[in-house]
Amino acid sequence: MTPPGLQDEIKKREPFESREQEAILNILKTSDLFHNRMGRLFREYGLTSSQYNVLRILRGEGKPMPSLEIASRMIQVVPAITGLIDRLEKQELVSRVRCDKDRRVVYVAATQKALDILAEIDEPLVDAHKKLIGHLNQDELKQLIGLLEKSREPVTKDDS
Amino acid sequence: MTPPGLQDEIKKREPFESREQEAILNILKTSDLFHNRMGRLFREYGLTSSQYNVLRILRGEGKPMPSLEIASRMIQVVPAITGLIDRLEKQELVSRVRCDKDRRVVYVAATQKALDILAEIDEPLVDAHKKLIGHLNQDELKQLIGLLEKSREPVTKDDS
DNA sequence: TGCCATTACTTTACATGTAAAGTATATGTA
DNA sequence: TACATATACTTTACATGTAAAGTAATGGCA
Repeated sequence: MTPPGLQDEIKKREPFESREQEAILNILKTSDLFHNRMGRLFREYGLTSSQYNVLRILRGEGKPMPSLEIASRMIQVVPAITGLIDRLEKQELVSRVRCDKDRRVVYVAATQKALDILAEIDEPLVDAHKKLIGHLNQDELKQLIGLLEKSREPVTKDDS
Repeated sequence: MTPPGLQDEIKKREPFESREQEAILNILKTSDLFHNRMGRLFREYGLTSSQYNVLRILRGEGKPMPSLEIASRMIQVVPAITGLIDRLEKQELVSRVRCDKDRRVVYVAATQKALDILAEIDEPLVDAHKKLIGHLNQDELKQLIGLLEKSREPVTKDDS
């Protein structure tokens, strides 16, 4: 069933120049892998990862949010959020409303249709998470989480 | 100097639904952060992360490589490699040569100009790695690497 | 020899992500 | 009130990444 011995990992060869580099490349590689997997799941529901994230944030907030507030909760740069919301609006998953008091602000809200889709995804998503790293036990997960948080620590302090 | 209390992390709020989810989100978030930082460094040399990776792979190989071989060493899907190499070629960082024996194959090679840039980046890159996670000691790095490798394990076996 | 499947790329269409510049509003202050 | 700034977005230009379909060459086999 499986093709010959295609690419095992990503045919690595270069001996790492340092443990730091090895760790960083491992993070990037693992993230890419998981990102792809999750992306496939979202695609089954007609969403991309970013779109899903916007909707999840809106659901979590429970009420309309300004565009920039949404962008700040994602890792994204400002300009990207506009097109993202444009596409969500076209799919009728969010609606935009100008704020009366401050007309520069645009409030974005998830529609019922979006909430329905999110609800549908909830379970498969939890399953997907389990499938992806369910083979690590709770202690290992805790360790991993701790190490990653520590990794981000110095950067967390300044800005982005 | 630092703006008020802008966004600390990425204003998290939702309590994680499971440790698995927390771990995955941590991986994605950390990766994004590092990816951005490295991207800035590459940009100083006129390269994007992907472009740098292609060149690094070519340097590691030491000789011309078929496009698909390059793509397989990156996490990328096939179509993306074409445009990527197009842009590198336009910058005179790689050259393309059709294989005589199998005219479907296109060999890609790094130019001297590319090798010079890579050499210039080497040291700053090692510094950047150190700066990003140099605060983890060797044991922690080893643990982190081990956990990430274990995380990818089940997926590594089948295909992508 | 002739044809089909495979292989190695390309092309096309579209969703993102980054950077830089522009627009509409608000706000603080002289 | 008039003006310089700051805000909250948009727009524009590009580099990627994904999926799906198309093209050119090879190879295997009847």
